[in-house]
Amino acid sequence: MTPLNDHQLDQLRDERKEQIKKAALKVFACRGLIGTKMSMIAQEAGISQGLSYRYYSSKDELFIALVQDAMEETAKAFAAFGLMKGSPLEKIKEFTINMLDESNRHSFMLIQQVQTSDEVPDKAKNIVQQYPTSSLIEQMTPIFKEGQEKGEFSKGDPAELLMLYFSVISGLMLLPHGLDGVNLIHHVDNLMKILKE
Amino acid sequence: MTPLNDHQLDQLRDERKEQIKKAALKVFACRGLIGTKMSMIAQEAGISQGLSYRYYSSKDELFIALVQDAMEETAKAFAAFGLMKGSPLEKIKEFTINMLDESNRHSFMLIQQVQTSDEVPDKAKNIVQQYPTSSLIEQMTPIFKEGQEKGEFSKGDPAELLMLYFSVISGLMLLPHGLDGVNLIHHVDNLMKILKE
DNA sequence: GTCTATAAGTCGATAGAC
DNA sequence: GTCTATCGACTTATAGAC
Repeated sequence: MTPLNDHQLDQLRDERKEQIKKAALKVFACRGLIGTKMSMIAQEAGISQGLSYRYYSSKDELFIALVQDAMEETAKAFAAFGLMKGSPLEKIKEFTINMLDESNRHSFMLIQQVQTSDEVPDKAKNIVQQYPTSSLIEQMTPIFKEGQEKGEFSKGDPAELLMLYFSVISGLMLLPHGLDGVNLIHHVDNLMKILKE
Repeated sequence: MTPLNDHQLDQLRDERKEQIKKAALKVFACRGLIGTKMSMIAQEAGISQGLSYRYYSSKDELFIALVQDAMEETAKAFAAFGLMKGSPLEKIKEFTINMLDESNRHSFMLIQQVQTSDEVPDKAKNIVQQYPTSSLIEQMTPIFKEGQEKGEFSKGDPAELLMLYFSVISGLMLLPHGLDGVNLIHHVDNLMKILKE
């Protein structure tokens, strides 16, 4: 067996860090920062409780790293929205399906916790505040206006329509998956009726 | 000052218990069972931490009492639905506004916690299971069928339409109030478009 | 690198003063 | 009836064996 060089060791370490983050996101998203014990994350990742601290120096640090990742993912999802093809309705539909996907849902639940709980580290709050929800949402305004001009969407203040749409999507994202086994993706067409006249 | 008789003393005690429950519902709903410290409830109720235990012998007992109340309230809200006046659409609209009311939202968030967390007392789980969500929801089926027959609602499996409606409402109920200041009540008419053709 | 054992701190619950 | 002080259990984070 050839000994591993520094680069390979670093890579191995990064892989383990990713393994811990993946386990932690699942548990933090469902149970919150305080409701999650380091032992739960360790168990989910298949390692001992003490070992976690060789990769993240504290529970808070791990939580903050996850929040950072989640915000970057979310910002990317909104940015990608501007580049989508098709009619306004088709764009919103694709965006909606993307948002309701499981991995996005966990990230979103984490961010929601940071925004609503006052027991998360200040550093986590600061990260989330760097990407104001309003500016994220406002990236969608042009598509809504276009949808109204083309007669695909109902008339009225586009900001209000956008806000209602976003509230509904946010609510669905917070729903524990499989509430009574509804396949939400299957119903996206029905959901889109909120936007139409 | 006339000394109070037994009945009056009991009544005073009950009032204090209600005061504690009201404070506890607010905190439990937002932070969950584990995320809530008895000291938070005591502070919200304006009493000392130790005094809470003169009225509820444990944090779990207090939580269970709240779950019991919440389930009874919820069951009542669904039962009242059958007695409402007006067209199917008007009934659903009234029901929706009722559900999105703050006091109902907190009860619903509590029940959702019992259903999704596995760290709540068994007794709480048992109470919630006594009122199966499915049977609660199914009380609305006749109205949906009627709405479809009258052409007010979109065609297709009424159970699926009902499920979509209920998922959306559930999601909105779980939303921390005032997410970016949307007045949801004001948008109920738009929401109802999900049901229409 | 990974685990087990333990020290320090936190919170639920109780005891005892007023 | 209410509060303050404290005990015991549990959790985070570290120390030390392998």
